[in-house]
Amino acid sequence: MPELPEVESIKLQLKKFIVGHKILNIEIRYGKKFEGEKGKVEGAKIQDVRRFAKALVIDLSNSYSIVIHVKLTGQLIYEGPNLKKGHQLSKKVIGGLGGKHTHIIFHLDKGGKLYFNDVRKFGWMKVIQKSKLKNQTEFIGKLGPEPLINANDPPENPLTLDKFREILSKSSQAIKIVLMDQEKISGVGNIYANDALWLAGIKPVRKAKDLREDEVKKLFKSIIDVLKEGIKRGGASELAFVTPDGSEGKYQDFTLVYGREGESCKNCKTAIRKIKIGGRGTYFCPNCQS
DNA sequence: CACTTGACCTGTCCGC
DNA sequence: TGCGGACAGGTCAAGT
Repeated sequence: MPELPEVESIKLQLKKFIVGHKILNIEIRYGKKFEGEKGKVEGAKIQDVRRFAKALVIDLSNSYSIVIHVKLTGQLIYEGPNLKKGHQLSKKVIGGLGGKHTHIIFHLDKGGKLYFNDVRKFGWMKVIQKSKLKNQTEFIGKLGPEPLINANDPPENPLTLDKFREILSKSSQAIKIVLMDQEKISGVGNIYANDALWLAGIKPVRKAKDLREDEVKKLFKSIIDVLKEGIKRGGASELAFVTPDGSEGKYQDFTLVYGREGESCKNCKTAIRKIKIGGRGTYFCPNCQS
């Protein structure tokens, strides 16, 4: 689930829902993946929600922030006065709110709540000092440049064509591995890596440094195009992704090659093949991608 | 150092 | 139906 477009979709809704709320207390039911002292943030007001690649940061009115990574199956669901009436929780909110898979609940003022559900328990959150956010030891400090998908809200370290070219030229790994390496390029995961490579007509196993200049340019544009399309569709909800109002995204119905083994290529009708690269499912058209 | 494999967890799906 | 195995969008640690 959460790659850049999914986390962006979460961020946009969280900004609408939780900014302005005060955190009364944090109820931790499964604490293994909660780091730091919750006491540092209880009583503080939520000022902003930011995204660094696939990580979320909730900034508070004191000197602390909460960093959240939802990994594969984490869900952040809001309940409270800022919701529109009549919304419905998707069935993908597994176990419902407050059920078996709810591990953390933020109790907010004005009757608001923010639930953290996570079936596989891979997701984490930590309370850290704002000033340490970009510390090299933190997850965020190690992230590589991030594709620019909204000029009005640029990342702190945007990926430019020049940086992209340089990153690729220094790696003899398969291009798909490089696209998914968060320390090289951040925000792209398996779905969008597969789709961007198809859109650019490049085989996922090609060595990054062997791409020609025209391919580098095309891939750079394709990455941005697929990420934007993902955001436009509200993210991909194949597994467990839902936004904080409990609704699903639609990108899974619009993937270019991801999850389409055996189906005909949208471009040439050849059957899409699935292989493994770096242990991850990789989909491509053997005819269009070279 | 680069690269691969396994671990973290649980649920679902597929084949027998 | 039941059961075992493979697999799932992300990262991290350990091994080769």
